[in-house]
Amino acid sequence: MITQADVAKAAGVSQSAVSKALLGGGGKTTKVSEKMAEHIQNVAKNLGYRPNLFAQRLARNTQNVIGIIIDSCCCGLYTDIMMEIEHLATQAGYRLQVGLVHDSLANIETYVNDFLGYDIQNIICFAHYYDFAEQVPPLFDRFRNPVFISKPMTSEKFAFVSPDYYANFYEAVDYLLKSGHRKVIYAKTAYDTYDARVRVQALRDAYAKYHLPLDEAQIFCKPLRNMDTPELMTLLLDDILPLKPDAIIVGGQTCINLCIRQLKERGLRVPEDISIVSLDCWPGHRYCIPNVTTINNEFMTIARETIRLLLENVGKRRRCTREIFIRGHLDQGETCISR
Amino acid sequence: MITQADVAKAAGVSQSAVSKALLGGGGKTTKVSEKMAEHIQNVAKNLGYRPNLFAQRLARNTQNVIGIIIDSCCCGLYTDIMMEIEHLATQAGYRLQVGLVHDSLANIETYVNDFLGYDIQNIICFAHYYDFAEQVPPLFDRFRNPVFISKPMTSEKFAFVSPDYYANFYEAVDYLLKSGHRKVIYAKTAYDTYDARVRVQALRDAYAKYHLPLDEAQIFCKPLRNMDTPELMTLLLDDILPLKPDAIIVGGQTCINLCIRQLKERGLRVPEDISIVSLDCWPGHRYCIPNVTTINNEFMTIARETIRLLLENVGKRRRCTREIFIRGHLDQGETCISR
DNA sequence: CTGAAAGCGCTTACAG
DNA sequence: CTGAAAGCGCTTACAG
Repeated sequence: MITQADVAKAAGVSQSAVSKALLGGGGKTTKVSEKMAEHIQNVAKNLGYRPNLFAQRLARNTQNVIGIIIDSCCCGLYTDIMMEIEHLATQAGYRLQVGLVHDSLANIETYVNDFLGYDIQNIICFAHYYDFAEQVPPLFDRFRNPVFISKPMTSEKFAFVSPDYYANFYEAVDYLLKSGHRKVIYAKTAYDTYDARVRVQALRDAYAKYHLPLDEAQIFCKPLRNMDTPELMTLLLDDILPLKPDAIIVGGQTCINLCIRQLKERGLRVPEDISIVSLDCWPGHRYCIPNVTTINNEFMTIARETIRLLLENVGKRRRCTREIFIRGHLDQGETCISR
Repeated sequence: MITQADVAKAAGVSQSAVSKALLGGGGKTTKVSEKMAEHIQNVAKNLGYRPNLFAQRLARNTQNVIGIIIDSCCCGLYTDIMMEIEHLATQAGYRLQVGLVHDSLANIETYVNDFLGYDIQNIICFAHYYDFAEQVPPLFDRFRNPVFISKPMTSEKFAFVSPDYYANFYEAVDYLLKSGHRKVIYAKTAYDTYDARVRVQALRDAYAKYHLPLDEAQIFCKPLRNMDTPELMTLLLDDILPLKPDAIIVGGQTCINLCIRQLKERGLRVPEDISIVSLDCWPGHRYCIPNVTTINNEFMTIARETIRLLLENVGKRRRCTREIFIRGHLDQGETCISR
């Protein structure tokens, strides 16, 4: 590895001159002459000099890195968010440092410690909906500028940008009830998360608005993480079909495909017999057959707001606790009809 | 930020004692006594000491980081690869540093420079199929241990783990011809990549094997990157339907959905009128209706082999140039029938 | 067993 | 304009 000292020797100048010529020199540092700078730059280029970033970071006290912790299994669903965050961060002159975790508190802690060790204070947490959800936010207490995507599961105040789960879900149920559905199933699983909780509330509120009775069994609630395997979907349908539902609100792409497929195997058609609404929209959901009525969370907006909030609070002493909910909307597709 | 010096002062010992007590001390370094170590660890814990990773990296000369450059828009398709790589790297005691890029050589170069600046020599490149594809591999010349996922577009020798595009595609065409198809369209776009090239060859070879004539028009080739928008799919179908194809081999999930949907709008049924084979399989493709006949690239195997190859070559002086092709297979689904 | 000291490769205030 | 030198927070060979 070529160092500034090597360049200095080759150019016949001091090491500090090399530093100034190549990498600026902040504060009250005096500049080197135009001529010298050029000479040094040439020598450096010929030798293939590149700064050692550790040394630089150690000597400087600035940082232009944003850390982000994301669950690796969500990259698919959140491609849009990741792309937009990457784009905006780069544009703002920041570098993204991505910690890919999966489903493990220890894993998250490892990256948190790394980030702290690198003195990265600006951090986005996008991996905190687990059965250990309450244990995640405290880890981020140690950062000066943490922003969560999705409301964190804690009473402590953190800055976050979150889909407005309540409003989005309410809109979906309202739409179903308005179009004549009476027995809407929300397949929530027993896995306790903030989003699931407020969705249940939204379901109750929407039913109350229409003065319709809500059978508690309509809130499907088994100790399962998700419905993305055939076995679990079978379990779900076994449980809820006896209730004669006319609509089901359930997970994302794979889950929806499974649901439609298994309903068909049981002789039920979508949407003729049962309407379906998806909780998350995915890239290209408009092109499925039938294309799916889905809750559009406005991920791009969430990405933009997250970066905006983060950048707004870089370097501030007091930690930001803004809570931003992004209102999404229902994308009406072919999986629902009026009853 | 609490430093070792702070801990040393509070514990009434030397700074080097702190270093040894907390972080090991390699080489010929003598250990501190059990008792002292415990004392120092307590003090450090109380003060909330955490090592500055820049200083550590600068002082040490080891590295336990694997860099990976990946296109952010592919995270969806490659979720499995990312998860598996993350898992295996962590398991091997390595940390992953992810450079998320999108579609820009400058972007890739930025991360390459960063990685070099951090003296990360073990690096996975998973973002090199662009119209500037030949400009990417030279950037990785500067690493001691680079591994590409998918064969890089260069005559220079690089280590890589790649789907066996030729064999996989040949199997698909062979399957179609064997089951009575005669007019198989390969929608390749004019965008020149290694995989597209060998697929064309596989198409020719398969047709030759069956002594069937291949119309050059069956190789659809327009200056488009992909077919993932309705407009481009329309363009594709306008072009190829006059040829009366009985099978189409085309992109991934969104593209397949679009294709089936637009064929339906034109009064053509899949698979009754036209069979479809997808070039990439995606999570949950088995559950679509119809579920799709797709080329399974064995991404998990690719991930495993990539990490294995990388770890095998950590620290070696001579750069590895192993070329590993992973044979996939055809996942037969409902989008194809015998003719 | 313990600690003083050199060194990693930079930045930058300061003296000439 | 130029460079000697202190300092960033660690590691580690070495002397006591």
